[in-house]
Amino acid sequence: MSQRIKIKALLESGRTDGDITVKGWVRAFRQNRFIALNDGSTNNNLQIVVDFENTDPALLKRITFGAAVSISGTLAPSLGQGQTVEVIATEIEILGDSNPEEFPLQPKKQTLEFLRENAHLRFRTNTFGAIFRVRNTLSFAVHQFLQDRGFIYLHTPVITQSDAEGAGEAFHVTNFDLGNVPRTDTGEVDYKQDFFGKSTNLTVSGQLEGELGAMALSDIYTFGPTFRAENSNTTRHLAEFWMIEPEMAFYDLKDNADLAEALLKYVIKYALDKNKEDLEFLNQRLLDEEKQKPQQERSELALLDKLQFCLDNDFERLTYTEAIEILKESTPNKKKKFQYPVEGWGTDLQSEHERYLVEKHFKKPVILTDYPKEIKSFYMRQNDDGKTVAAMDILFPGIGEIIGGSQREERLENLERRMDEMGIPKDELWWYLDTRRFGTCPHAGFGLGFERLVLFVTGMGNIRDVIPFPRYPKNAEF
RNA sequence: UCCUGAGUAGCUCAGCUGGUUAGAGCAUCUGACUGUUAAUCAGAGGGUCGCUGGUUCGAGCCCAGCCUCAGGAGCCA
Repeated sequence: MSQRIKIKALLESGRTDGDITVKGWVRAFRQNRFIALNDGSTNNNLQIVVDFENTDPALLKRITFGAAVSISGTLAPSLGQGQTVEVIATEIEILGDSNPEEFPLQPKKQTLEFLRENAHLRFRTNTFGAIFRVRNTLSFAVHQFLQDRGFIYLHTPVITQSDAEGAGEAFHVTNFDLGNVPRTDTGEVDYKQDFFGKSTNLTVSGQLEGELGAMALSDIYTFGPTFRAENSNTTRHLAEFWMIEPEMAFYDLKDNADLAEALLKYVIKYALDKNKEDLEFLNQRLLDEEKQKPQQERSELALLDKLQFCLDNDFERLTYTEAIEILKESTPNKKKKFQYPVEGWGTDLQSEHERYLVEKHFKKPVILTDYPKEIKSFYMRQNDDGKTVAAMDILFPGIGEIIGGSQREERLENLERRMDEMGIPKDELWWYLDTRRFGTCPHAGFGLGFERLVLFVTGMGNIRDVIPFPRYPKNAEF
């Protein structure tokens, strides 16, 4: 029996003859003669030519859209126009039937909403095949980039005790029988009787634990699932998402921004090289979609151009204060076009403001730094001006915030004062404070939302379409 | 959670001011054809009009509540 070869490898080999075996799923069966076979290794289908006049009609009937088949035959230059090679089948085996009356997918364009409801099967479409191959590449490239620079991949816990980080609502983790939760004399939930003996939740960030690692290993990163119980119903939020959180000892804010920009450029370049065909497919998909839209709503750059532009240009770096000045003087602000007018220093930027800066004013990724301390977390390093902290957000066109990070406050007194001011329980975070007591040093880090990165690189519009099985309010199917 | 819009055949949608038997394209099935690549031609089957209640002689259409989805906002990655 000849070894099965994957379609991508076969097509890239340039072979035009020889006996081969391929296995995959039927994407189309035309004229009882031509099978378009796909095995997920590439969006390119392999054409199988069936000698239907000498094939059992009962077998032909079972070659249906979605069926899994094994084909042995002879490779030959194609007589048709759409492909260079085809396989003249000598042996066809149905590995798994697919009843076309019941198979939910159809050999035609289907809406993303419909495919989302059939997420268990959507991998079998060109769009999702491309998306998840690109996602895989990006994931690998993140590791490659950081590993090349001596970063240690540190696995921080998924179950954590504290929700003191203020990164959003957490999901509770409990072993209680929810119909009969033990209570104390005063009527409160008695967590002493729970599995961990205290209240626990799913992690909202691995940063604090990551800092512990960095204070010994120098450069670490986490790359794992993160959970937020926010009731967010948007195209850029998930209840379960993957986050990359590097944490570096002896880095200041500029080092931090440099690393983040280099990382983003590296992984985008990596995907452009490795998944050229998939990105070309997604590029075309987007162009076709935009044809439906009126001229003003179309994007100025096609997907591939946008990605290349990202690589070719430095990200624009400016402070929050400078951004506020630009926004105050901006045309939409003067013409009162903003829903939230930019009035003064101190308030957080709204989506519309970020979008103006990124998409209209600079027309490229923007790194905003040095935000007012009031709108940022307790652990960010306080600047000498007494008003701002060494925070950094990276804003991407169409995505908004893709990275949030900061130089961390390494000075114990400053950190404790800030925690008191913000009502963060110091006793719960004793272990975090210990790093500032014993050999503290300047350090920095950031969080990169992996799905937002995939969203940007694939040009998709909804974050629920770039993670295999999205979790969001009212949905945990599959 | 808030705002806006939507939910009708397997899918994408049409359905007028409330009126008789709810339509189209695609998909599916049957037959024909056979170098196709969104195959083509002919025919057929296919509906709890999101759910619950109400108004009415009569509701896919009007009203109320609920559910779900999409887009936007907030929270953020």
